[in-house]
Amino acid sequence: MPDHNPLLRKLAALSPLSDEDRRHLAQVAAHPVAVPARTDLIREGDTPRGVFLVLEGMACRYKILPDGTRQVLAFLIPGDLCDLDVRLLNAMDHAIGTLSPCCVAHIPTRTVGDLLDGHPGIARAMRLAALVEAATARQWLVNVGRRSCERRLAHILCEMLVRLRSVGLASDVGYDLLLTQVDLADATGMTSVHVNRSLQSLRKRGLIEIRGRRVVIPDLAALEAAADFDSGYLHRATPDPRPDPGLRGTALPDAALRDAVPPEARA
Amino acid sequence: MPDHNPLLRKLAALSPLSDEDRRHLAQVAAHPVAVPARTDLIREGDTPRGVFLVLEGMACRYKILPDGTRQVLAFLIPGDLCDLDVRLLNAMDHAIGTLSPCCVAHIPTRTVGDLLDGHPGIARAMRLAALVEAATARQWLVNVGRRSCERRLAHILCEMLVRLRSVGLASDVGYDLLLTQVDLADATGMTSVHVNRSLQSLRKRGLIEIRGRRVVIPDLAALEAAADFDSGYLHRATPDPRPDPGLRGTALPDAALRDAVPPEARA
DNA sequence: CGCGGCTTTGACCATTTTCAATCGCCGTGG
DNA sequence: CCACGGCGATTGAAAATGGTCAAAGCCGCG
Repeated sequence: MPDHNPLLRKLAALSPLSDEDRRHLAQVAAHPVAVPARTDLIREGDTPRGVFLVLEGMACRYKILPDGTRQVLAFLIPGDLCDLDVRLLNAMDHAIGTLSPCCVAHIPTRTVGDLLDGHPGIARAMRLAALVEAATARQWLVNVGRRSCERRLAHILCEMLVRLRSVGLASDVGYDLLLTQVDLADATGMTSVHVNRSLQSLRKRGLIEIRGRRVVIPDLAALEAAADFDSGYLHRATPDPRPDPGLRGTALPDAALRDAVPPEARA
Repeated sequence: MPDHNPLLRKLAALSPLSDEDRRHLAQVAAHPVAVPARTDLIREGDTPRGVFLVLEGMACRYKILPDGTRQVLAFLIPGDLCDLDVRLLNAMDHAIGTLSPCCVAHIPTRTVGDLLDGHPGIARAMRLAALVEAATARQWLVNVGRRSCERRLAHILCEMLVRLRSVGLASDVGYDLLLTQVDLADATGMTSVHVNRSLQSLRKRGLIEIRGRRVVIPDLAALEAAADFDSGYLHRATPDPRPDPGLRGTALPDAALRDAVPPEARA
């Protein structure tokens, strides 16, 4: 019987958790709240009073620009927790809102602190999760900055498969994507019109199938290749040897670190 | 006499530091190394043996794609320190390399741990710096995803002014930008050709002046407006009231957090 | 003086966006 | 049970933005 707490599942996949850790984490999700779609959990400029844990549905981090356009910064799926370091900041620089109807638990700042300070195992797992989120953000920047539109979508679809699978919400070949094409557009820096056309193209190439909100990936290897996707950054147990990236620039020889050259030595 | 240690300057601007904190931080930068331009400090896949502190020059985080294109993920300027949580990860998901000749200090993992665990003041300042870096990464994603090319460049130029100013490397109106147009292109998801043309356009609009590598900003307010730039995310002491962003979605009423609705209540 | 790296320019081309309509599905109210 | 309304998906045509390719131009440095 699979674990019903997605946070537990996710963290346990990143770092071992003791039974006591698990008990504490389970308590954290004890008071879930149902939230309708398209609802802000916290807005830009707000002072966070804790963090949110998504238990069901999909949410996102986003920013709205002065001209009304939106950029989605990250998708939050069940098990995702946001902003461990709330204690340090007093104003959100972006908003967090639901995209589908969600089930969410609110964790007060105090509790976050207790978890982080009093439970090294949990703290480690949560810090790792935060690092993975940062790595994902970097992938998104590469996605939007340097990949073709089709690749961007393919990449996101691959990413969602891995992430949803690790909380038991995807089979080996597909999952329910609770997003609109507008949401995908705002995440990939595209237009919803073009998302539509690119998705169709991926379909024609036989890389994906879409029935309603169900995404089916008949040949994962093919989609990953088309997406230039390497799951390594998600740090899930997926043994994929990564290829050598063509490098730019010269390497700094190790020995150089030993030679202390005074700053004035600069030309 | 201004502080010559850019790390100290930067951290002190984020959070108060005791004299002892300052002494410790000064020691950290005690063994600088000169590194030529276009040299990798650490590559994707490498296991970090510590962190690097930039003392002079400009470096960047970047990724190379299979087709050879590069995406710059962040610029590192004097005072910037990378990857506090090295202890947790054993492989870099991106590379760090110099863009100009640099002066760099290497800080072993152990020392980072000591700083973080034994000096709460320093730890707090460094964690804040990391949060600012994350916020900057979000801005970059918005930049590349949703802003026109001219805006993107203007935004980066504004950002560099604020950042360089806070380590004493920029006057009120300008600074030396030790980057090529190719570097700017790789940071903004553009072509170097188009960077050139957009820069010219900004020049024609009177928003910037460029003489060699010197960037002059005659009317900061005008450039900020053109860039849709709000320095708030950098958390520097710059009292700019930020405008209300046009919001999307409904707010979650505070009371909702109190009502514990069981997850099954979902429609 | 010549080379190499970076910037600048021009012409042409491709990809995406924009704008506008249409279609389909689904839940609501009559 | 069916019309209505709304959101989201789809389509087409025209326009715009940004990319590609290739050739100079500039400038500092050895």
